[in-house]
Amino acid sequence: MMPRIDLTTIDEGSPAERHERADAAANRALILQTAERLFAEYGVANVCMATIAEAAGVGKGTLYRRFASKGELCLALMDSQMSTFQAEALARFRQQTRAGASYLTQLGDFLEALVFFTDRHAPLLAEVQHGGLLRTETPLNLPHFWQFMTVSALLRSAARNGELAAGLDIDYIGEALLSPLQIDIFRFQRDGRGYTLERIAAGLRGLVSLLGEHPT
Amino acid sequence: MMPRIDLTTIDEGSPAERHERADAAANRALILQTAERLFAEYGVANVCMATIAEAAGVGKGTLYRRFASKGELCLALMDSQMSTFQAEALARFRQQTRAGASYLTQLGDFLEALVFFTDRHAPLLAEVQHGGLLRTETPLNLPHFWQFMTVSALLRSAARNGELAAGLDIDYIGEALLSPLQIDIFRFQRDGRGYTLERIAAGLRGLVSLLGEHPT
DNA sequence: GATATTAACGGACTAGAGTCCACTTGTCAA
DNA sequence: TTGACAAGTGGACTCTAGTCCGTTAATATC
Repeated sequence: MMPRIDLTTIDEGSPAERHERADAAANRALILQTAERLFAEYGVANVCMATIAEAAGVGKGTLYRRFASKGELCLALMDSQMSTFQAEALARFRQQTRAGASYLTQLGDFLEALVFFTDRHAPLLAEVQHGGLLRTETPLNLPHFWQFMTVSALLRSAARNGELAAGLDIDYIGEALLSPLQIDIFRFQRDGRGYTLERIAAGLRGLVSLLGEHPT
Repeated sequence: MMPRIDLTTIDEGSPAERHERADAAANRALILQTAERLFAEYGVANVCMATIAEAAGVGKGTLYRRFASKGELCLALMDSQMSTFQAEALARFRQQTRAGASYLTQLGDFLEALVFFTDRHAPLLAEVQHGGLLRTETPLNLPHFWQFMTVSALLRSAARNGELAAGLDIDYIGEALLSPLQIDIFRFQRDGRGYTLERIAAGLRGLVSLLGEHPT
């Protein structure tokens, strides 16, 4: 249903699988470790790239060779947790489908899980999304990409299964359901409006439930 | 229903209405004119504050005294058009209510108008929103503020009028309906996905119509 | 083991947003 | 008219993201 996306191989899918030089790989690991430590100590937004480079004992050029922007660095730091999240979501879908749950129910559950994921990784996601959704040549939009693919696939399954009201623009609705999880809006709702995660999740579920077929 | 917000008086609501010094007022006008000209010629994103200051023949300090950020400058440039948009929306609401249109219909119309407004002012809005929704002490969130007030008021009227399905979180839905109009998402849909304005407007209308009461 | 190739490296550099502060000037009250 | 002072002014300064390019060194081949 949803393609598994492995961030670590997205760039280097070339024929001969040319491997990274040993020193480069060591630096990559060093940089990631260093960034993680500094981010944990001072907060993602308060640590600048020059500081990371210095703390890791490499030049800025090296840092930027490994990670084309602060956003990509942050994305790399979330990589394993994104993979885990994806894998768990897939497992849940299979299990729920087997148990006969409707696709709309699965969509609601997925969005709820995404609310908590977004909350946990808000600082990193903020940097990732500052890189912009639009720049399709970078991997920065990968989170949104697979989120959309997932939501879209569930909506299509729901439609095929006769769960959806007629006349809906499924692609548009996929985007619309995900919009409130864009980090700026999410943070505004959470910190500005003071909405709890539960309220946000319930709100999204409410929208999903409206998509169900109604005997008008 | 919706408070009319006048950006020009938002800062100086103090008792004695202390007036701006003449030279300062002249500079404000000069800066606005200059910025408008440069933005038109080179594009909002390609003109930096230092250039505006230089072209206007003032120092950067002066520029930043008048407008605390590039976003505020952009907001000031949209001021009159925002007021016009608001006034027209209000007039339309009155007329539609008189003609017996449902509040949900009015909400759909309002969102459609907002799609076109957002499209027309996308470059300026991008700068405004980069200032951040969260910083409530600046006027940068005014556009979202009045948009939300309007949507929220319409939803409440609809609820009072028995047009809404039961059990909805009206405030949350207000935010959710506006999220796809956040500039990053809007641009992604328009430029990245290639959705037409008509499709976006129709998508939003579709969501609004789902809010209607269903005989489940 | 020597050598050529090519990636990796580092840090000076650019660019743009926003801050600071010493200096100037319009305004108002006496 | 004048003088005090709040308001206004200019531009050097800081901070951060991201780029460039001359130098260095790991690897692969002979």
